[in-house]
Amino acid sequence: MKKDGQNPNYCEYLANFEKEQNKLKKGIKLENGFDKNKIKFISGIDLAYWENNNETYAVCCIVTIDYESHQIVETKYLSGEITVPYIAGYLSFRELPLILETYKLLEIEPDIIMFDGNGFLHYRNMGIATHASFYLHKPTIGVAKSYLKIENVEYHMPLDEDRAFTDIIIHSTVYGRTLRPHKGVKPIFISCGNWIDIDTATDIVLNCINQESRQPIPIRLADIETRKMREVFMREHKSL
DNA sequence: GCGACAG
DNA sequence: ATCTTGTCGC
Repeated sequence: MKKDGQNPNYCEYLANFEKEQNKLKKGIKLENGFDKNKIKFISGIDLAYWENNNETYAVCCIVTIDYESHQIVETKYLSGEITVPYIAGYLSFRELPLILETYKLLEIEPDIIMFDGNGFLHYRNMGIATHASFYLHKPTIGVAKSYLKIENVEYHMPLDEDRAFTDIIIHSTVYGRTLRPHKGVKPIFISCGNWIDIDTATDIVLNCINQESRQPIPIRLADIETRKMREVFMREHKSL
């Protein structure tokens, strides 16, 4: 597949995904589909990319931690070629194929999954966290490091204090929430993936925040692991 | 044509 | 996402 997005098959591909998104959108439930007091394990997912012979590769890492102790209980990874380019609004089409394959490797079943990207806070309310939930059958939360502007609506900056937040309301609907993990750091952008409400999603993100990083621990650990594995794979590609 | 743009 | 050095601060 060409990377310039001019391939007609590629356009058809995106058109089909739009239909799929619209179908799936009907299944989104912004209410809890689980007992939030019985969360035992939570997983974070992230990818790292590199180029080789003019082709794009990535490694996906899924790190699962104990919800209370924050100790890592499992780490899995898988690498593969990435053929879909990044287009704002279509992140899941680029990353989901590898994520779903990596998820099959898990031996410990998480109770909830966090994604590096949005869920309901999306042009079609179907960001990667929501989209993935329909394949993983687990409650999901989207946590982005920057804002994806919807319908030209800006967000309200939270106060510069620990745990300050503001709701992101678009057309009278709560699309998501800004959250400043600590005073002096930029806010992160939380949104429901599926089968969870925004207050619970915020609680869970806050439970996973420590002084080390702006991102929740599961995503932070997956990010670290993914960069580590990329080094390994790049070395292998070179020696072959 | 120009700006915006999760990762 | 990725390319990249030093540097200011807790």
